[in-house]
Amino acid sequence: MKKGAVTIHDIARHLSLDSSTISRALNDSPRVTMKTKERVKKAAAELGYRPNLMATGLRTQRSKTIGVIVPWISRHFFSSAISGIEQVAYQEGFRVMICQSHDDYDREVVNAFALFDNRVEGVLASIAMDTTSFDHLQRFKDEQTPTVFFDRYPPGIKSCHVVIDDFEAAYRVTEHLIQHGSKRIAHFSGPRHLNIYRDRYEGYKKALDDYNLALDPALVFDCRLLADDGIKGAQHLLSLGDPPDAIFSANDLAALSAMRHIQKNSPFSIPGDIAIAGFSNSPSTSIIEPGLTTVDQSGEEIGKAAAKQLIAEIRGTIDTAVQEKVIIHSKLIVRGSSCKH
Amino acid sequence: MKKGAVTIHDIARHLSLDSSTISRALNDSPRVTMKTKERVKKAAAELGYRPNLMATGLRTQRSKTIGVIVPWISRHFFSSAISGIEQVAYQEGFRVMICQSHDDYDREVVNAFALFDNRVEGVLASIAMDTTSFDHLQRFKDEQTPTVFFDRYPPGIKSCHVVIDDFEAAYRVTEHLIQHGSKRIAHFSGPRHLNIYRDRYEGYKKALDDYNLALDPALVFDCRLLADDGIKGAQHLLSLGDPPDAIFSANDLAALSAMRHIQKNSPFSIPGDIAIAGFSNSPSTSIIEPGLTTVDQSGEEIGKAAAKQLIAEIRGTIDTAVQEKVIIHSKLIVRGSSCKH
DNA sequence: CATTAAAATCCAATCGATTGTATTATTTTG
DNA sequence: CAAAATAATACAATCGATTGGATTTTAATG
Repeated sequence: MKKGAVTIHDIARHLSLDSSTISRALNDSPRVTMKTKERVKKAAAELGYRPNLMATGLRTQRSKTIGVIVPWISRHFFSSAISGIEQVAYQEGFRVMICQSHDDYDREVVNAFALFDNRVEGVLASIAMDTTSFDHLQRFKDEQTPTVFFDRYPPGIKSCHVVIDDFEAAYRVTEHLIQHGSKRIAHFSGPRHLNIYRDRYEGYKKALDDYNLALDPALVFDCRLLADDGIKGAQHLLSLGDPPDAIFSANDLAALSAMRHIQKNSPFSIPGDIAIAGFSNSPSTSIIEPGLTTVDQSGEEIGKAAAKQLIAEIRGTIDTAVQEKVIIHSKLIVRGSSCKH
Repeated sequence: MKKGAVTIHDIARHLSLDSSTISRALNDSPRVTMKTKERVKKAAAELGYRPNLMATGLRTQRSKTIGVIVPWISRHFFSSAISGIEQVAYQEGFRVMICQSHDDYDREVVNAFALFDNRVEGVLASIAMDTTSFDHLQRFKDEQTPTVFFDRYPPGIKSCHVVIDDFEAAYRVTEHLIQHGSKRIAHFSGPRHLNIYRDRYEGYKKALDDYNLALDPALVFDCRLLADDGIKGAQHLLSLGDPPDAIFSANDLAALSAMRHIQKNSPFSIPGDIAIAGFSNSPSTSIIEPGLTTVDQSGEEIGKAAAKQLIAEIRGTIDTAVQEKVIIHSKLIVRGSSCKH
């Protein structure tokens, strides 16, 4: 790149043609003869020409890039969403620029600026736990850069968002626990200004209500759902005079560490004394013993749907207002952690 | 981005100055008065100016971006390496463009082209299992774009590579298994044209040799070390008339699924009848029961070291030839899967 | 105050590709 | 074969920022 990357001018000189003809030939413009096109393409290949995307992007005002912001690329759900996004994007001729916020507001802001500075044509975002202000995303709206959210979206947003029905899924989980005999069901929740944690909480609450079980506030543990939080949550619950007979965690990570902690540091058995369920069906849930009951939300499907929607908006194929919410199917996965047999 | 992104010309017009002055002011050139700089910066902030990186990159011939190619962003080792890379890169004023090859050669080639087309200033790569030809990376050399490999590197490469001592680590794992009484130790290996799998295999072999144990070819299972391969490997070993009393898998993923399979579908106990060890210390290894003995290789440290090296090369601070190999410390983590107490 | 030095700012070319318009080459037609 | 029509290619401006050189403004000096 330093010295010599071949340009269309090099090809032009080489063939005694004008660079504009080279450009048109490479882009299959009808204004260039088939014969010339072939000569040009042959020369381009021989010289090892590769378009300079910065030049193209600058001139055309289209970067052919979509930006992605996720909390953690290492979380199975998000990395599979990214895979889905990549598949659709590459197929449609877009590149993908990935950023992770580490669930931190400031980093998310930095990410948003970086994407803007690169003039991405659209943004796919799943917002950070710490994000409660949305000015950094407003900029994209101002510049009419389409934005599609997936999984986690800002409250009161009118942009399209691709999600599963978290309320329904949480309801099913809780109902399942109840039907298997649990009466005091604890819940690990993330910050409820985020739709996913609010909806999962509400689904849990509704199920308890429908089955005439009281919601004991002492059994709702608010945290960031990290591995440590699962341990703290378990410790808290074990310290109660009247411990729960089930735990429904709003993510797998905290569920797993809680389960592990209970197995190691308490006389309670799982699922005998305490049943456990998580959320997301991350790979570890099927490796451990007993397997963790959870909700399968296909990151790949969600990513694909979000990317399709975004690209449609970029192309102007779709009126943003039409498709405001896309719901992807999710499924309760029952495993040993909540079920004796 | 579509219509209106503010440019330095807008600021210039707004302040009745020339765009060159704006540019110099924003870049803190000594050719502009402090007073003017302040006016310019204030106006830039008010108007919401953000530099167009395509324009800057085109003009300066420096994209301020480094490209990263990894097999899988979802693997804990790689996602933590990426975190390390990001930390160093952002600190040094570089952006990061991440690609995943899915361990597939063709995708790796596509990734390499995409990075080149974006004129990244340097490349950090950990090559795919399927990669045996390296022409796609040669291009970066030709254009004098620094390339640093981490974990997996091409054979006979003279570029810098950041690794752990896989031979040594594998030796320690095998030695540990031997010292705890194992005599027939199986090995799950990846393709040995890759340094990491070759070195781990050689370390395993050397340890057997040093302790006067014969290497039984039937106990070496060659595969891609995916979850399914762990199951297949376990099935294969269990079907032997004389099954092994230990398995050392060259990664955690296959070790975990093998362990799970043995626990569920065989009379053998772990570690009583069969001890198991993996490699990389991925999160699941400490969650399952028993914990999986493995080797901790700090992805973050490796990523940081690789990024530092790359940026030094980009800046020309370092002579490439000087630092050809950087070895990062790794550590044997002994857990229940290989150890009774 | 005129002259020179220094400071501040402006002009114009450039990076690589694209694209509307102008020009040249080729073919068609009367 | 000349004129008109059409095909093929060349010219030049442009995208937004940077940067060497020129110009203008201000300050310093005799």
